[in-house]
Amino acid sequence: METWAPMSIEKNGLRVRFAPSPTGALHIGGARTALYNWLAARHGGGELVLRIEDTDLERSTPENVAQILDALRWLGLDWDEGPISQVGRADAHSEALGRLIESGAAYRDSATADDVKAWKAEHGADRGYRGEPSADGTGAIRLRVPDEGDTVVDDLIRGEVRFPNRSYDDFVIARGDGSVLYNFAVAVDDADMGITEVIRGDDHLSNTPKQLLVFEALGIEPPRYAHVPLLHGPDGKKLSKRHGAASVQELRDAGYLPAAIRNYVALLGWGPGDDETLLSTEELVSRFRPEDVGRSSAVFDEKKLRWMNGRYMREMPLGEYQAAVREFVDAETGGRPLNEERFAFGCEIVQEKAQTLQEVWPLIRFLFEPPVEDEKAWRKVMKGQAGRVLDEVETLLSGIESGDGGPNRDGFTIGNVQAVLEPLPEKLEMGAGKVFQPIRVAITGTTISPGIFESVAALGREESLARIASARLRVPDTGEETEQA
RNA sequence: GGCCCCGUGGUGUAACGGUUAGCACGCCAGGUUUUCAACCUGGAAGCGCGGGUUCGACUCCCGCCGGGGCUACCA
Repeated sequence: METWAPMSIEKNGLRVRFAPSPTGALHIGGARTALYNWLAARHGGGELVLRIEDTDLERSTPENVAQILDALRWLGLDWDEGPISQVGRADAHSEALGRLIESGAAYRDSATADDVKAWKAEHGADRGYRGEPSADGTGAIRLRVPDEGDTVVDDLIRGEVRFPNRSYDDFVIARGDGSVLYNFAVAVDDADMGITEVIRGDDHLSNTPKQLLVFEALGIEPPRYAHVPLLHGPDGKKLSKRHGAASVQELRDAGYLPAAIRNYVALLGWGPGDDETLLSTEELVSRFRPEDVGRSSAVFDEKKLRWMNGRYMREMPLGEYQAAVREFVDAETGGRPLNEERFAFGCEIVQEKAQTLQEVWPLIRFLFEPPVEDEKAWRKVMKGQAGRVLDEVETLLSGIESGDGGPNRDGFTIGNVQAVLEPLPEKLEMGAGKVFQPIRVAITGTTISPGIFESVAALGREESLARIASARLRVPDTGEETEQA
């Protein structure tokens, strides 16, 4: 259960906010909005306020709140104030509401949804609903919207966007019971919290005039707005929970690194202006400006994230990388104890090729368990001269003087294994593939593995010899082709 | 339907009146005299359409088409 932080009402300097609605997990689009706010705050030496828009009692849950905060922390996006519950500000909202009713800017209207619909049918589709104060003082509370003029959003990204006032309803700002609605609560909160720039998704652009109208009714200077384009799924629709691995939690489980996600997501709709693609978080902070964000929507492309994640994995300090992999391996193995030396070495030999933390284990699993034999690989490789190759390999590896002190240790090092195996194709007058693939299959069970010298050295002398011998028994003698049943 | 936003290769972007339209991912082909998802090299692939403005338009204007958002007593 998260605890709510007290709110301050400072008003100096840049103040931005991230205001998620806890109706589900934080998805990649929300993460990007959070990142842009965070970057703007850090870049400008300002402050980031985290506010939870939980006024939708039906759909907001404490679990979702906890999950969102957890996702933000994991991403490395910290905030200076909050989390502040919007519901917790009910008093401030009622106070503002009272002022608007007092001044006549808002009124109670007993019209039902059907009444409004009927009114619109009568007055035309481009005409916003205009109500009447109810005689008995009941009904929802609506804000009066002028018929004339435009409300202009001076957007940092879009420029001036004009909305005709007459196209907006006298919209409901509070329910009949006095509980406030989104467009009202947001304006009151942004005002009270001294927010100077609102950086949020494009889906709020059409709502901004309503919020501006609230500011005007309240007599308060509104913040500046920057509406960033939405992220779309491959189907072209607004990215939502329905689109695959779209939540931060899922990306985490898939083995992506926070730094890579930050880099990738920042580039969705924004670029540093030159051809740089790999940008450290420090560079992101120093180069990001909300006004440089593009205007068109972008599609989340996991392939590119994978590539970028691989780049980050290769640049990680070895120990940090091993620790990160460990979590995934433990999840996979149920946390059973492993030969630590082998684990550390195994991680090392695949750091150059893995693109996510998740794919490390399948590559090094053979070091801890009997090889899971890939039947297809076996059939393809263990034929022809394979038996002869294994015989030779057995002799050569036996010849390496070594206690079996551990992976890559004593005489059984990558270098020594390579020294005896590398000349083998020439010696047998065979192609390298014909020689190394059978060894690989004997050692790892399949044709996809870390480098063969590394794999053998990691397994160690005794186990390598045992696997070679075991495989040899099942490989037909030289010359006998077996396209077995 | 109404109001609003957007439109450079499959994807993310750069160039913003004059360039062979650049970069990255992905894709394809080679290479890496050992696999591979890593790495290297090369290649295919783009200015939505139609009118203007201009000596000259991806870049400016208009129309169209296409995509998206909002239009709740949701956020």
